[in-house]
Amino acid sequence: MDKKLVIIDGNSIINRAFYALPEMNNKEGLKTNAIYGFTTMLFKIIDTYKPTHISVAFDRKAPTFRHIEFEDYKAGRKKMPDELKVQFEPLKELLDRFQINRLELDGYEADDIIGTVSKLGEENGYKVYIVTGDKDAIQLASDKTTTLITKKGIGEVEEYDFDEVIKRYEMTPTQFIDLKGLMGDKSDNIPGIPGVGEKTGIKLIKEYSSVEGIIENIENLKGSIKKKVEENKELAIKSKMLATIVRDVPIDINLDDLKYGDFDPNRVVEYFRYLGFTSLIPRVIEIDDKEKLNFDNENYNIKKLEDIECFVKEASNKKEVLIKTVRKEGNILEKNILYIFVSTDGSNIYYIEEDNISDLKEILLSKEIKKFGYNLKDDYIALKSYDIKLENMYFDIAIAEYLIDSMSSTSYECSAIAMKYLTKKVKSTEELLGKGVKAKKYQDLEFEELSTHISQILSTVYNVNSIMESNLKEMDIDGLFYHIEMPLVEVLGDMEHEGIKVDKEKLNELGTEFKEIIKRLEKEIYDIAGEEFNINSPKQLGVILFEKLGLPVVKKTKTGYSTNADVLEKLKNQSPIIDKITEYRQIVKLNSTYVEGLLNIINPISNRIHSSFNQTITTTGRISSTEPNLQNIPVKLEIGRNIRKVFIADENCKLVDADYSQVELRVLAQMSQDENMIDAFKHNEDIHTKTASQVFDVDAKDVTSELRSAAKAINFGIVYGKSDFGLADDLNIPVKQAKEYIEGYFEKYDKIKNYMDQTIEKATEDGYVTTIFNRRRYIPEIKSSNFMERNRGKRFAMNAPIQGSAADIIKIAMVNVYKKLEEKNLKSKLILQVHDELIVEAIKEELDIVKSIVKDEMENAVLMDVHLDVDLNIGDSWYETK
DNA sequence: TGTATCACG
DNA sequence: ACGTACGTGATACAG
Repeated sequence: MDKKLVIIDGNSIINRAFYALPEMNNKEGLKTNAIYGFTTMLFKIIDTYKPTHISVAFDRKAPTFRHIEFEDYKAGRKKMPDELKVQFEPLKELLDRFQINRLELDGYEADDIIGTVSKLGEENGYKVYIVTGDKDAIQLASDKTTTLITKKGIGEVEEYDFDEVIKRYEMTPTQFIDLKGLMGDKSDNIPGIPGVGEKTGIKLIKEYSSVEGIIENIENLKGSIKKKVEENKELAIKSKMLATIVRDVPIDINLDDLKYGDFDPNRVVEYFRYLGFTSLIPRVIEIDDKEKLNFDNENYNIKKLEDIECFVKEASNKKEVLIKTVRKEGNILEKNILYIFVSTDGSNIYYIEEDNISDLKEILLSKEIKKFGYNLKDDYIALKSYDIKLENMYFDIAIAEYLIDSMSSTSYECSAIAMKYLTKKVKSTEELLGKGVKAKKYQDLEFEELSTHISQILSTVYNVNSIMESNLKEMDIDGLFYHIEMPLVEVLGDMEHEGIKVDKEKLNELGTEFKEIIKRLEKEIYDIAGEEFNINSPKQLGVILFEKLGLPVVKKTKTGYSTNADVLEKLKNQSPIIDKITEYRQIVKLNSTYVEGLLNIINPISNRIHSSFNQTITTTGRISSTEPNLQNIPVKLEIGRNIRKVFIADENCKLVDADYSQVELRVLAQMSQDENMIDAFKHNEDIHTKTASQVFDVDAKDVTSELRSAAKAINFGIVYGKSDFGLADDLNIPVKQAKEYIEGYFEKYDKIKNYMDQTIEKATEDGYVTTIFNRRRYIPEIKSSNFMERNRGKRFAMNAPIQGSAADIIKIAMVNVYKKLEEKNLKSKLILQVHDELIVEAIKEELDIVKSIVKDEMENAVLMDVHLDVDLNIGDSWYETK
């Protein structure tokens, strides 16, 4: 086999990669973008050139002979950013794990090592490739050596061998050195001959072939060029010397040591995991043994479930079953299951078709048999349409992964889980079904493909759950998982299935009303503007406001003028158009998002709205709601609040709305153990008034509403880690004064200050913060060398435990309310959660007991020094429950 | 598809 | 000196 040697300029490529790629972090906050870029580049080179030998050369910190010869060499270079500096050692570690040779030598640059190794390679019959971002290396090109220069970041390379250099530059590779001797190099601070640039340089070299040749023929030169050369010939010779890559560095190299390919992929994969490069894992396995990646079809077999009795017996004995339902696209209330796949061992996979679902009832309904799965809430809801309640949902790998590694914002797709834990390739939903408008549906797939995919999911569930369980225990979040998150699956499933009743006519009426207002405002705005335009387009609106009407530009966005509510607020006295636009925006929002949006999504079967509640989205532990989002229904402004009139209780029912009072501040008081704040809550004082009286040093009875709302802003600001600047902006006061307020606050609530400091310290040390139930949020930003990033990290650190603990608490309350309602055989249902608020649709006869259950379970969800306080409101519509 | 905007806790 | 409050989701526009 032909011997091929690739020599990489480590410094050059890592630099290119660093500037070409956006920021990346691993879980611990280590910057990884340059390492990632380098690695992908390395793979690309390996794929394209198939080298038998590889070496990576690095610069050393020590000054080189060039610095000694010429003190200004590379002077004025920008210092390497810390974000890049920290990536060198991990990269070297990675190369070592690849068993890729590394070379570096005091007193020489990577270039010189490359020159030396390439020469050695040529002499020993290798085809040599040099990989760098530095065009200087073109001087090393020859018929045996190809120089690959990165272009367009690091995505592509340009190939230069001897012929190519001649063709493109009409000079030999070595003449490149002479050219640089003449024209110098700004980036290395090589002077060259002042006044000689590329054009003159090339002309001279074409004629006299080298710097020395030019100097010898100095008499034949003319005019200013002659003068320049005469005056600077030493400089030219010195510059040429600086530009010449040394090819006989005193380094002991045995080319056999550069052999590539003999490495342990497991060690590389392990390090990829540490770096967070899960997507690169298949590349390594591919090099080693591609087969390993695929689920071996012989490892499982798929059969139609015939001997039900036998399977039921086995599941009952094991008390465990893996389950995954596959359903058609369609109304969530309809029966639309295509198949249910089940297994007890992860390898014998059985499926059952819709008609025979009831055969599985004994297993599904069993509270003894633990259900293991992936996105179990989907299975639960699918089965609900058949009036089958999936009992004992015990382990959902998506939820487990959400708790274990909430960093991987890349959702908790089974494909990612399989790759991370098992190094197995499972198709992602996108790979299976495609994306966009052309996406297939489950019912479109061949059974073969579908069943293979589902089997792989079940196999993954089977093989990862024990690893995950030990991770959960290690992190001390097994309690959170088994007692809060898993029981919540059923609660959310029920909420989704129940939905909330909507008064469609009322919604239409509101729509008509809004549309009339919009029409009127539109006309008035056009009148003032003097022309018609699209008010909804920030771009067009910007032109009208700031160019046509000449209003002052307050703020700019990436793309143009900012026209957001803050900006309009500042402009409102300057033109009557502003208030109209503000109002127009409001009504348009109400109409399109809430009226039209909700109308589109009312379920025709139930005439109710069935929002999805997602348990694995937020970084803090909150639940999120989609299609529609019922957690942002207007309430603050009266006009928007009207939307709540359409959310109504079913006949014979009332809505019971229970919300925690100041739950986040209570959590803060609890976590910080600040006596002052705990005391305020213990005595049921108005916390904002108390804060006002303390910070502004007035008697509680003298706290004006202005002072109270200032204190309220401070209280909330503290929870988010707000700065004096932000507070000043909010309260319209000087920054200095805001600063005094915050300082005053921390003086009065000194334990809170303590707590914040400690939390930040812990986050910096551990890389994460935790809630009272040990829910973890990783904060890589806190180690950033970028001031702004780091400060953001600090704010996350301060906020996440508070928001997250509040989320933990209401989740517990939900589970307990649900259990109580079930226990007492009540028909009233929990139907909504809005972060600190629960809504139960209560049967009128059950109203009193429901009220007491909700209040009780919410207030006693967690025992704290600071008691939790719940406000209850009853109404026929959500609007009335205020 | 990304950006701007705005609704909620 | 930096730039400035946490967490979400839906809609409309524009390239």
